[in-house]
Amino acid sequence: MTAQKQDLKPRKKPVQGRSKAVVDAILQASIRVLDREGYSAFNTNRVAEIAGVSVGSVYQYFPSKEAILMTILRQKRQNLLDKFNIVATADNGDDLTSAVTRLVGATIEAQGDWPRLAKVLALAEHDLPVEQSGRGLKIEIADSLTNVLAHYGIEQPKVAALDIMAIVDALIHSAQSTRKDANAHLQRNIVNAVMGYLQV
Amino acid sequence: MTAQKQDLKPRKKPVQGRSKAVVDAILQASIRVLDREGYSAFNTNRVAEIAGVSVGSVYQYFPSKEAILMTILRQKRQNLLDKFNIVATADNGDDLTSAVTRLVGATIEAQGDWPRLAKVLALAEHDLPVEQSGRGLKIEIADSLTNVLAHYGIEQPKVAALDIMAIVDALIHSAQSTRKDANAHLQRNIVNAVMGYLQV
Amino acid sequence: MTAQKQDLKPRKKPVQGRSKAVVDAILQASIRVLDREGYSAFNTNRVAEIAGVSVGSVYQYFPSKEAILMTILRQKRQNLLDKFNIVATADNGDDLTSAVTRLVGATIEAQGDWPRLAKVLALAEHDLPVEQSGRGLKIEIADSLTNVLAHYGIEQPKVAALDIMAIVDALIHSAQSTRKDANAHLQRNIVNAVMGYLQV
Amino acid sequence: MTAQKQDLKPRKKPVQGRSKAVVDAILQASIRVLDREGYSAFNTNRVAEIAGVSVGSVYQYFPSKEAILMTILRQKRQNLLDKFNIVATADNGDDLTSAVTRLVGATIEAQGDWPRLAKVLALAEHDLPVEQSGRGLKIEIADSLTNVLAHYGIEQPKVAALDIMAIVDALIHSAQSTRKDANAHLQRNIVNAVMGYLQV
DNA sequence: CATGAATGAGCTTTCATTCAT
DNA sequence: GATGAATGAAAGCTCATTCAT
Repeated sequence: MTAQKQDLKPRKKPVQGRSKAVVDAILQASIRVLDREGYSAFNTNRVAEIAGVSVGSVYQYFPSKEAILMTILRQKRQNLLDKFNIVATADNGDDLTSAVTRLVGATIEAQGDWPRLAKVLALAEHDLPVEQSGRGLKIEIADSLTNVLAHYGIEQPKVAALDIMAIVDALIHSAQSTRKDANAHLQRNIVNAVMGYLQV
Repeated sequence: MTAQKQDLKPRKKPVQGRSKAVVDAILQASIRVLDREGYSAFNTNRVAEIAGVSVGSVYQYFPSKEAILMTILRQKRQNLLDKFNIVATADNGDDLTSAVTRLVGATIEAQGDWPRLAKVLALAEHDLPVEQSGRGLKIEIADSLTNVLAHYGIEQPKVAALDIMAIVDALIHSAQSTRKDANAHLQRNIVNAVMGYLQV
Repeated sequence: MTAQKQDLKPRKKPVQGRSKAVVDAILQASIRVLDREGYSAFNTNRVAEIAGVSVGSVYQYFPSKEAILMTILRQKRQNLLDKFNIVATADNGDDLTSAVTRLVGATIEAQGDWPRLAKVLALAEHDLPVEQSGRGLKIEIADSLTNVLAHYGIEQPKVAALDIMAIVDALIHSAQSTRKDANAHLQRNIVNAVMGYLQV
Repeated sequence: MTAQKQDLKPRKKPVQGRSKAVVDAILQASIRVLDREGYSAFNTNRVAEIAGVSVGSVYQYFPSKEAILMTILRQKRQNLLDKFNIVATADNGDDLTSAVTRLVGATIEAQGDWPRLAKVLALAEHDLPVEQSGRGLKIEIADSLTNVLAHYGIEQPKVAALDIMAIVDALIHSAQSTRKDANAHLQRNIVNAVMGYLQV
């Protein structure tokens, strides 16, 4: 009776202790499965197995596998939003190029150690019910970027923000799937594309 | 269960007649389901229902669900490759910007009327066995673009080609998911980003 | 997409042929399980096993196990309603006692060869969602009886009808669970109780 | 899984103090869940939740879910048996109708405020192992009634006792499910049916 | 060839019961 | 004793695929 089909939020807020560890294990296992075995291998039995817990425990904390996906998506985006806010706030005497460079750097950093994950998550999002999906945070990130762009007098900053996020993501994914060595030029290339887009 | 998972090519090449019509119906139905209902709603029974044929007929022409996916992927890419080759061949007295503009235009055209499809196909591709996937055509497209870039003296044209394809796709998707009105500036924006990336 | 959780109606109307046979097998198996193994042994896997079909086939025709229960309930009640209507219609020169006697006889007959089934069904009905349950037919049966009672000038015939149905069922169940030999006096006993209730 | 399914008696007899309170809370919660949410919603986690104790505590006092059911059944029946014995003992100068009237009154009283409970318990009883079920007390009640009937010269008093109990229960349930207002005539109606059955 | 009923492996989810704290 | 997180057997249900007609 507590959680219904559509409920993509975690079932409990395990503030500390053992529960927290189990939830973390489930999330880490999910990330690992998604990254290493792909979306179609992502099922609750596999997750439980990798996490070293029983299926029952998975359902103790998440009402469905979609809820796990949502939680991961939200965490990743919150992480990125935090970085963005730091960069945006610290933005005192910079020029646009410096600001963009730092935001791009933050995004690259936020991708972490799971190359395929971001891609799979981004794509899997299309399978989630629109209402409950993690779009809220995506919009917040876009807003943060919009503010920075507006501050530098960019026209239509809202549209530009979304386009730029798309460019950045695309180039990071492209780099990850084609070059295993962390491309030293990645950040510069992305900044170039973004500045080109902005025509400044 | 006795299915040969590796066999992702269509079972027959129905060059004409009724067979061709059935295959087309199946492919159109698949595209429609993928685009409108998402990857997780894509199943052979649903496709057969929408296509107005029986499941049996689906398996008459495609050895597996994945084979349908592969065929769609290949068709989309072949279509794009054809356009690219025309542009590349016709490339006589152009400068780089003109060439890029025309290639971008070709890509925009090739996306057709199915906004979510490309994303969903990308997700699906992750679940396909690497060997048999549509990567072949992707590489041919990249090669075509690589030649154009090399012709204009761009360094590392292979890497650049892949990155540019990623940029172009990303901006097209961004435009599709955020602006319903066909953005008149889309092509120009993309060209700007690409030229910025190329630093020329 | 066709049938939702609440849908307790069969998924297809198998008018003839093989389908009809499968549906019958499922219903017969369900009756057998309910009667011989009890309500808690009634699950779709067991039913499929006894019916000699696969679980998939069960779900091809019934969206849930509750739907099977509902179908059985409805069939039994329709059967009883038909008998009632025959008796009620044929009711020309009878006195009340004769009419009641015949209606009671019809009810006893309708119970058929599954002694525990009627009881389990009656009880299991309380576990079904109220809206979709087979109450419709129960009311029709009660209405049929109400008409007969009203015709003989019984006061509050609606209430009386429901009470009488309860008495009749109770005594049939009582007879079945305590005396294995078909009690020759059963019908007379029931009629006596009913006439006593009616105070005529 | 190591549970002794046969052990349907409460684990301890907590005659007084806190234990008694916990056991009562569990039983009341169970009754409430069974009556309000139905048999299929009756599970130990839900009972614990409603009772305001932990599942662990439920298993401290009851070896299994069935044991709770058994205890409730026994309590209800013991309650009725006590009332019956008082009536039967006090039976000095009465005629049969008076005796029946008083026994019926006692039964109506014993039903308490949980209209669906008796039906749901009856359904549950079908799923219980025969040996350990509450049949013992049912037989004692029947014996008590049998004695009264025999005292007034009724033939086959044993069979009659069971039938009468069935009639009484049926009419009480019928009244509860169809008329919310406590039917003032209920007792009289039942007595009429019983006397009719007894043909006296 | 076309059909669509039938199959059953595999995934989702629940819940009785245990046991470490 | 009390707690409630963890377990995992067992049900529910879906859908890729086959095959008799």
